[in-house]
Amino acid sequence: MNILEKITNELDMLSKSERKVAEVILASPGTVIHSSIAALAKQANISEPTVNRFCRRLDTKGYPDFKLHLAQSLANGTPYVNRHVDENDTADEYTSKIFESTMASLELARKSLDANDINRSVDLLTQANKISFFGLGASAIVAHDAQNKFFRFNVPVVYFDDILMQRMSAINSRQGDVVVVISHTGRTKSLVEVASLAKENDATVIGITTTGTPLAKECNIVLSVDVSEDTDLYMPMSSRIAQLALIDVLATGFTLRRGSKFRDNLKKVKDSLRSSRFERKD
Amino acid sequence: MNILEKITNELDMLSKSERKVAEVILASPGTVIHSSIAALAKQANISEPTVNRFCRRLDTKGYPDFKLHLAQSLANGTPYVNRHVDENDTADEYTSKIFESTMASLELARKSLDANDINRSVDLLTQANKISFFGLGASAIVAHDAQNKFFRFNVPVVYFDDILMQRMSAINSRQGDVVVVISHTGRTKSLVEVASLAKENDATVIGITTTGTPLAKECNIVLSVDVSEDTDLYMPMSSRIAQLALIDVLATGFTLRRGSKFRDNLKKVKDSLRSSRFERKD
DNA sequence: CAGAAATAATGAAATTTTATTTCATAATTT
DNA sequence: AAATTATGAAATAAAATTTCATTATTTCTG
Repeated sequence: MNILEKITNELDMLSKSERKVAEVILASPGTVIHSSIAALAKQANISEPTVNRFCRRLDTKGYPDFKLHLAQSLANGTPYVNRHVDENDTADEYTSKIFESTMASLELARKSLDANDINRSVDLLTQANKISFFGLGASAIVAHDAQNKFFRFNVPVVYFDDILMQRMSAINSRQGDVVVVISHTGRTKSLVEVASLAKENDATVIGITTTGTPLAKECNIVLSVDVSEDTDLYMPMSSRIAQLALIDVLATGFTLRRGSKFRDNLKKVKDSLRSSRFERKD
Repeated sequence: MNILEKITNELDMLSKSERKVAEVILASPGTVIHSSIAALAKQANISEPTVNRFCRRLDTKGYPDFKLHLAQSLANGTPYVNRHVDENDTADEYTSKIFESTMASLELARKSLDANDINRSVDLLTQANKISFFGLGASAIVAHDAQNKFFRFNVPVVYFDDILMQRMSAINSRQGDVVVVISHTGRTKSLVEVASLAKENDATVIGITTTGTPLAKECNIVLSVDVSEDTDLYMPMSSRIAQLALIDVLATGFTLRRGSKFRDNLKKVKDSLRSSRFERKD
């Protein structure tokens, strides 16, 4: 844990003099990492041994070790956190906040994913007769993107962002087909129905959704992408980006499973675009 | 700059003995931050003053100060770097690599963006009579997503991922219309043509692309999203995610510009979905 | 509730550890 | 061979830690 947070947490477990030290440190941690124990003691109006005891109470070996921890906490000042956009933010501010929140969500999403489930999903996808990606709203974009990736693999792949097409397609599915259903909330009724229809028709259903939702219950495998709710502006933001990163993971897993020869093929697909582009000069 | 990089850079400016110190440090920086100057000297088979001189050559005040710098470099171990997926990676490994690379790209993209250009783009978008988003391939998804966000603002917005529709739409555009053209490479001929057609017809053209590309030259404003090339698997990966984050930024800027009353409206749009979803129990 | 006893907190001084400086010598370059 | 640079042993200085006596605080007792 970040040592600055730790100091804040343990503030009331400290003695009077130790708290003085804590306050001086919290007031300007940046200065402290360049101070000797004597200088800090003087600043806080207490003795050197007190500083030393303070350091030990925070589970560090002593003052120099404490400074090391402090320096680490200060580096990159708590990397990425979900900071909310404020009414009066400048363009620079809200840009930074959004990018940072996005990164924080990706961090979170990665933690919620289970490598085993990914492995099993990749297994199923590589063996599938047909792959379908279904999503609605923002998740439709993710399904669309998945199609854009998987069609390169030369496997039958479809994507639908239309409820009726999804239903019809689900009813038509059979053993050996894989249906990937994407929904952040996992509560969209028609999608849950589609998942259950596909399952009834013997398709394997992979859900890209939040843990414990109605959709998750209908799936054979759940790839849980838990990100903090996108409450800021009532629009899906981080959730779809985390889902897209997961699509990248699945696509990558797919190509790795297929071996190096297969990857040459991907290069050909890409190279086929060359004539439609302006040449690079470099 | 990161002190570890600095050591690597200055390696050939160091004397023989100092280089020994450098090598020991680079081999296991994590151990060094818990070693005394004596311990490190012994490990490198040189004397203590040499370590001290080494520290000063790297512009630190002395050994303790050097350790502080080292500790900061080690904090969050060079946060996110673009690590390439390897043939033999386990699911866990490639998942982590992809998420980290994505985060690294977002970091890069944020740095390449100019707050002024974002501000001007938001200005233009809020004042537009009509907004069009054009993209092809992976960028089509981004355009699709942009439509999904901007239609909530109750402004005329279209998205096309079809060359002909894009051309027709571009030719139909007029003063006051904003056309957003999205392309990572910025070299897709038909899109560059669409941009120039739109410009000829007095629309304002905003390009979401890489700096200095043919597309960039056709645009009134370029929002430069420079990410490291997605060379890994010949598929667009990080680029489209950075573009999506930028769409979030533009959408957010839009809502902020419109004020708080407008945001209540967004909530209504979201609430309209309620009946199509299963209730949450909590 | 006063006052004694026990406990905990604190800092002065001594000690120990760690880092730095000085300077003589060795290695390298000119 | 002379000049320059690099290096480490020893001395010194600085910083951190330990010890221990003193002071403050709490708890107990009549």
